[in-house]
Amino acid sequence: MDSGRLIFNTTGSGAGQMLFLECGVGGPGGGMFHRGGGRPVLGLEEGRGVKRPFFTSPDELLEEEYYDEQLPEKKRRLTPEQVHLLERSFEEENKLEPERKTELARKLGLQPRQVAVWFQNRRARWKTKQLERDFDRLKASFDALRADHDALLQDNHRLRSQVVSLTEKLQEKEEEEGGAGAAAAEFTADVKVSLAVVEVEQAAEEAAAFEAQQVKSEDRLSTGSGGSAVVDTDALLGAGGGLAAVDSSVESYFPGGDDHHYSDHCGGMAGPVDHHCAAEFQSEEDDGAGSDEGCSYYPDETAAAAAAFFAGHAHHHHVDDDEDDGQISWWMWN
DNA sequence: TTGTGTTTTATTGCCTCC
DNA sequence: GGAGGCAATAAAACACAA
Repeated sequence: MDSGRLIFNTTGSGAGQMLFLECGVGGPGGGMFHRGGGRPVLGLEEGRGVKRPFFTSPDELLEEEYYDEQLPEKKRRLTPEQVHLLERSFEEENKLEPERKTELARKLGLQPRQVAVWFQNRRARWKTKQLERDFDRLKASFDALRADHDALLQDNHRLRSQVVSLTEKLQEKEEEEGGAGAAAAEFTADVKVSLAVVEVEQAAEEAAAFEAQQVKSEDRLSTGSGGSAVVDTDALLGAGGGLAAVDSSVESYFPGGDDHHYSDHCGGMAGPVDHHCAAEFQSEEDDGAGSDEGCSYYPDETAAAAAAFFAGHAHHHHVDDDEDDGQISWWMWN
């Protein structure tokens, strides 16, 4: 796949398309041949390889007339019919075996290479869309969690105020009634002890949960295939207890992961075909309905950041008992 | 018409797998 | 080592506002 690669001219929709050979040297900005007159011959205006028919003999290449007749062909878009068939094929299976590629190319009047390129680009678009959807879902989950967290803090604050107020009233009453307040004093002490016990238990419980969560995250981060960071979304979304809003039936794609691995759920880039992803799969152009909905993909860094964030947030939430700042690292989302 | 942003097609280089 | 995949990128094609 180096220089001397093929370029396919899709002119002439369907049969009779010309096959071009690129003679560019190296990559973008690579060598450029010029013929008299300063017109780029082997190399487009900006140094890219010029395209000429693939089945051109070396002699032909040396004929100057040839270049006068064979101006570089422009890149052509596929026809709607071709795209439609490719989309349907992608929907069935987003990987392309050689036989299928050849068959598709034959049906569409394209070169196999074009079909392969189309699938490659289509997979890239699919992945981008998935990332966007995953981000939206996680953000929604986070918003719900934060709202829940804020509500709990308020509740906590209100209840504490109530306890303080009632305790004070009891003490006042105790003072008014003198010695008769022994029982009340005992009750007050009980209330305080109970409160303390509840707080300690709660703190211990949450610390344990956080620790477990942390260990899980670290495991994932360190053992993911190829160093991939994988977020255990179940754990992430479940540990906080506030993410019930998340539809657990919606899968996410985290490369290198186990449960949510793209390969598992989407056929190892086999895509939306054999899971419920397929149900919602359409072309991305009609995005409203969510073409590639269902499976998700996160790059390692994102997963790691998300894991760290959620773990940090959970920790913050559970361990810091104050009604604190409530200032979560929002930059994470922006 | 033109400038600008977006989408699509294609290339390159690197990586992994067999 | 070859085949195929992916990320990054270039550039043509297209859409659209001014």
